[in-house]
Amino acid sequence: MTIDNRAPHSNAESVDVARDDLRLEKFLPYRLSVLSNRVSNAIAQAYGARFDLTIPAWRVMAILGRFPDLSAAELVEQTAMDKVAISRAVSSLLKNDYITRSEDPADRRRQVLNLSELGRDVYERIVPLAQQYENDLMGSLSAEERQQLDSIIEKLMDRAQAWAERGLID
Amino acid sequence: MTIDNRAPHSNAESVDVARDDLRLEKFLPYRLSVLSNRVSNAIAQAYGARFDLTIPAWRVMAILGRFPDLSAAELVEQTAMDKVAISRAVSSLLKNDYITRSEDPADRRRQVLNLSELGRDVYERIVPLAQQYENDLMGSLSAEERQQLDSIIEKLMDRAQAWAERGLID
DNA sequence: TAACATTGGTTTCAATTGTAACCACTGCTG
DNA sequence: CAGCAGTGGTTACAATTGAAACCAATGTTA
Repeated sequence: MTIDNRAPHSNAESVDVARDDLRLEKFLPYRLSVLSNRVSNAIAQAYGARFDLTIPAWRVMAILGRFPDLSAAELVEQTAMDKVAISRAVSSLLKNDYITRSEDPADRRRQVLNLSELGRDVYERIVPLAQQYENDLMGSLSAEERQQLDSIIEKLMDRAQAWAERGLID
Repeated sequence: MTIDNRAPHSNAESVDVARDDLRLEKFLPYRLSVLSNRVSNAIAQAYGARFDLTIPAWRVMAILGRFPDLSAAELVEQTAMDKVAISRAVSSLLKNDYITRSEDPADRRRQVLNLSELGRDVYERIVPLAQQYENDLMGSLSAEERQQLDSIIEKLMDRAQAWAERGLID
């Protein structure tokens, strides 16, 4: 991977070592970030407008829709979201009556969360919406590409995960 | 562009409800977001610690390193970052003496930005660091996969871009 | 050339987010 | 069962971010 792409340099009879410039628009972390933001924002706007939901709140609902009777700590595990983010999402969902919270008599610190009736309604209306977006995205790929993407993401995720655990590179 | 892409319900036992649940961990927007955050944070931590740089500030430097004499507005174009984010990044970079700013005599609203000596030093130290991370990421993929990823991202980006322009789906 | 629209860039204010401290409860160890 | 470490969850506060208002310079139109 040899790239000699030097930018038009203003002054200087620069000896200009074939400087190893960074091409941001080809830099994977950058591209991922742009892509991810575009996608998430578009979708969030779609459901955020209709119902009153932030991204973290919707994530909590998405998990509770599939796995009832979770505690906040279990949500943390499932979503990889932060403790505090969960707490805030939960309290806003309670305000909306989208979820219910009940004490666990066996452990009075623990609170069991579930979608409420209303919450499940909303959930069931958002799911197809979300799937529509995903289908539209995926629709721009061939079946083969979809599968490739799936496995590629998996690999990248593992690698990035490793950074977080071991103290990064060197 | 209608696709009936029902989740493959690949798992066995769950007799349960045949509800059309959303499997967050398979949902592309979600995975992208997690991946992107992991990657960006790891890298940002690496250079943020050594030099005093935020992600947007580093992005500005990355662009200026390749394309001297840009104005803030041109940075906005190049990076797809927000106007305000650029303004703040620029002002923090000025504080660090990583960039210089000079008036354009032809248009006194416009300010021309460049890496300073110090800034270029830092830039040239960060570039290999960033590339090291990218190489490490890419190293988990085969050459073929890398190329696939490149083209896939391109396609997804276009699609997401389209959402932003036309008023989303339906 | 007086009015008005546009562009480049900054400031202000509110909302979102992250970090750390914090309470309440549990469970272990002596 | 007293003491104390660990857990579940919230609160407080600082830093980041985004939207909109804003100022100053330029361009355009009549």
